[in-house]
Amino acid sequence: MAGPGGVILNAVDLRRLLAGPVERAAPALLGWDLVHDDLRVRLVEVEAYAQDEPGCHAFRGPTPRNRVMFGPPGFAYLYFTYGNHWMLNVTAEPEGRGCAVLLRAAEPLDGLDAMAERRPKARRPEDLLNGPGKLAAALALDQTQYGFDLLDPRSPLRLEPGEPPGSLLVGTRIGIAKGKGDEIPWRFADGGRLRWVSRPLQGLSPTGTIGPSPDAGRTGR
DNA sequence: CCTACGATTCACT
DNA sequence: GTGAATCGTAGGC
Repeated sequence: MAGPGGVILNAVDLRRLLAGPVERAAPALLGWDLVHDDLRVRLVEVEAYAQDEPGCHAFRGPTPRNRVMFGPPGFAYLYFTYGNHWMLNVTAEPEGRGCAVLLRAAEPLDGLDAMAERRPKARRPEDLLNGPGKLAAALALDQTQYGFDLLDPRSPLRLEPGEPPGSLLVGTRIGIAKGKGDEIPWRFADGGRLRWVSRPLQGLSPTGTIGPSPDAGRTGR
């Protein structure tokens, strides 16, 4: 059944979509569930990164850190930054192209107690997974899962079909330095689950509406 | 070898 | 809203 924001595909079709342009594949991940052992979350916010832009880790070619980005689509690219945080991406586009989708926020479904233990600073369920570093911490992700096939049903860390998004919201990506693609609208969120998003969305919706999203009560950046 | 900085989070004003 | 923390990575010399 298709919601206003799209449909949930099966794993084979998702892999096929991930092999296409990363900015088209990224929103298709919304509504998918990310499962790590007994933990389950539903993706509500993602960002696309393409090899050709200076803000992308793969911009200057393969390195030991980003090598999985140049492999086939649907695999886990994890990296460590700010001396503290791990970030999880899904590789995209065909082998040889260094592109990926950053998973920025999710709704917790199973294993809330275990996630809360890993996120002692979180006072509310909304604070468990509303940021890429938080998401990785709550799900106990680090270099261990680097290169895992996220579309392999046997993988301890994997994607599974969830529920289609209520609507698709689009905005500019967070934390991108000026001149490095900060104006590109490749941040995508499920308009039906704004409660779980990392920060309010102010950008365009694909329908052409301009302005704050319905749920955006807090101050934007 | 040395330096700059980051796809962030948190505490604090 | 502002700024510090913290360290691996990448680029330059």
